[in-house]
Amino acid sequence: MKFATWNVNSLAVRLPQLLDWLAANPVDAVVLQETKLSDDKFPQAEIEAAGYHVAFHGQKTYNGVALLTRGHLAEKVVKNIPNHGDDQARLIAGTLGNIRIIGGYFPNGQAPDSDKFVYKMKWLDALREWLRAELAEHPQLVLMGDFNIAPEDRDVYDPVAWAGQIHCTPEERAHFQGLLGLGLHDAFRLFEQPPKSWSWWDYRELRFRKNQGLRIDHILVSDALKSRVTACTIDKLPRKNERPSDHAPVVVELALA
DNA sequence: ATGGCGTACATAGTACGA
Repeated sequence: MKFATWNVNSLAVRLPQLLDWLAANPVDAVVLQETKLSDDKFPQAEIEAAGYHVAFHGQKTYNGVALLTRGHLAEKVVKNIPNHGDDQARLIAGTLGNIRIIGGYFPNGQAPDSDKFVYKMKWLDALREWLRAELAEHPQLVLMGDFNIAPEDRDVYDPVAWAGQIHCTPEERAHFQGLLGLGLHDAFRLFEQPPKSWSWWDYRELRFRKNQGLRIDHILVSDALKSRVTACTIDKLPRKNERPSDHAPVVVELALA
């Protein structure tokens, strides 16, 4: 069983790349971020024609998330964090078999002294409290998405330059550790990985060509799933496309129960 | 040098991303 997360940075632009990627990588579920489409513009028919059911929660211009599942419709779909007032479309969850799948586009935060950082902290607080309840109800749970947090210095191409900057602040990293504290595990770090593994590279300054990026897209698995995880990889191939997203997909593989 | 690139929308210069 394979699950993936991908920040596509506009599904309107990246739909052909998504369909190509799914044809080459027939995962059981994928969560998308930054679809940047209101629900009336979502390409549901094209995705269904590719063999995927889809639930989506979007808005015009910014944000927007989707959950694609192959073969089965996701059940008990939730859009955004319940009981957390939010006018930004940033979260979608659904159940596939016995596994709760949550896809999130975590707030960027812009700068540590900004209002957007305050919003990010509140969003992370609400996420943690809701996840605590979700985990109690669904012990087999996967949390995937664009976290906009580089958990450790080894997730940053230049940790000195990025020290204290957005994605690398102690507050953001404490939140990431807080999620692990709920009984979640960073699937990527369950395995030996190449050094300088990133999931995002700035479009500017030839960052991809120089392999200077951040690892900010993550897949966390619950205690109950940890022993089933057999691999977790970042697929850099789509970043080599013409007109790529600035993020690469992250994929996790689980042994059948 | 606070920009460099890419995306969306008030389709022209801004806002935003990370």
